Amino acid sequence: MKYNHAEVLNKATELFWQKGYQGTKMRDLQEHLDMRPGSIYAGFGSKEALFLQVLNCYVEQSLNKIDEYNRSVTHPLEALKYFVSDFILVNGKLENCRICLLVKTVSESETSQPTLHTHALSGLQKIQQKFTELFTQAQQLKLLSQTANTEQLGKWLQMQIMGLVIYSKNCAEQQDITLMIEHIFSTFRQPS
Amino acid sequence: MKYNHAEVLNKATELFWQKGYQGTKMRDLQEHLDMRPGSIYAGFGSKEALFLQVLNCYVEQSLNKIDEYNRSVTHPLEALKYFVSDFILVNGKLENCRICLLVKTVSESETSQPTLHTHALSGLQKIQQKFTELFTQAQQLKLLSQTANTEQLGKWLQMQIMGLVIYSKNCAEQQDITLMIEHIFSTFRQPS
DNA sequence: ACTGGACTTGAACGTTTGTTCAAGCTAAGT
DNA sequence: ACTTAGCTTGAACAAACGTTCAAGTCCAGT
Repeated sequence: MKYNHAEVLNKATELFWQKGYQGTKMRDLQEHLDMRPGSIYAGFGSKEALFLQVLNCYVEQSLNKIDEYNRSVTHPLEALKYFVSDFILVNGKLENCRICLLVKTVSESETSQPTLHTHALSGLQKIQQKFTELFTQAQQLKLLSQTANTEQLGKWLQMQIMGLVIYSKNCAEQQDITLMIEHIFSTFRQPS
Repeated sequence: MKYNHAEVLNKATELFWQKGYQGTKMRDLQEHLDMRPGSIYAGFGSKEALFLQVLNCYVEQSLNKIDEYNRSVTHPLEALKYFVSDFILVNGKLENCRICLLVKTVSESETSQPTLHTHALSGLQKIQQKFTELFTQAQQLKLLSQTANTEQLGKWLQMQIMGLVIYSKNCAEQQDITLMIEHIFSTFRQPS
């Protein structure tokens, strides 16, 4: 039976997300995907190629999620807040939070794996652009000062998420995180 | 000739900082430290034990650096700002910036290496406590509102640094980073 | 029923990995 | 000069790594 490409990619994402690129061994993947090495190599080419597909998929899903939030709530700032909250507090709980796959990859591949590094960075850029997009929408809806620099805000939010995601691993108190998210978005709402 | 323990530790720190724990191979260390495998194992026991010493050393040096800043400038908030600036913009430049070794380790060892993870987390805790300490000093010097929660501020600054450090790798513009640091510390100065 | 192409299998390959160890070196104590 | 303890050496080890491949299985097209 032919394997389900999308499903396999999602399972691979899980594993890479948990263990990182170097931490995920081919034999872990074989077990977790229930595929034999030959199948994996026939379908994806190499460990690196598989991981790049996983990264692309991850970015696309993140972008889609933001769009979905934007359609289902009343305004873009709220959409961003819900996205961040759900990103950090999976199902409202802190325990399951995993460091963002892109952040993890940027950190891990800094010097040793230029291809992965470049790919992860370009993924982060795309997400940042999406943030900027929503901030611009918010500005057009007069939810932000007309002089606010939406690109700067996109960068700022990106940076905040990176901080939150890492800090969540260092922090036992779920309330601290909730407070931080609240604080970050409270500064957006008051147009400066 | 007997090796210089401190010097070797600093060289090892450099390499782990660049490549991460898993990314640093014993043969890389042998070359970079100019030591043969037997010597390394006689002096440090194992790769993991060496890395733990590196982590401890890194934390201690960071704490000392904060204290030094605190002695050489006029007040604690300024000390923290200088510490953060120098931490991100090494010698005033963005290029040399490396992701904080503790952050990198927390990210990398999340699931696969519990010992490293625990150690890195406790290091981050110590640094956060130091932040809180300086904020409390600032409060006593009436630089902060008397109702401000200094522990919360310590956590907040820790989170901000984590964000900055990762974001720096995603960002070509040095000015963006300078602006972000300025913004972070401007919120401290106005006692709320 | 037959063929061709795509996917699967699992043993095996060559490398790289962290680590060990017998042997050699050096310097301080007697 | 001899001993001893600690450091150094570099070849070697076993395990784990990413990857390959000949052989087998499956199914759509003819």
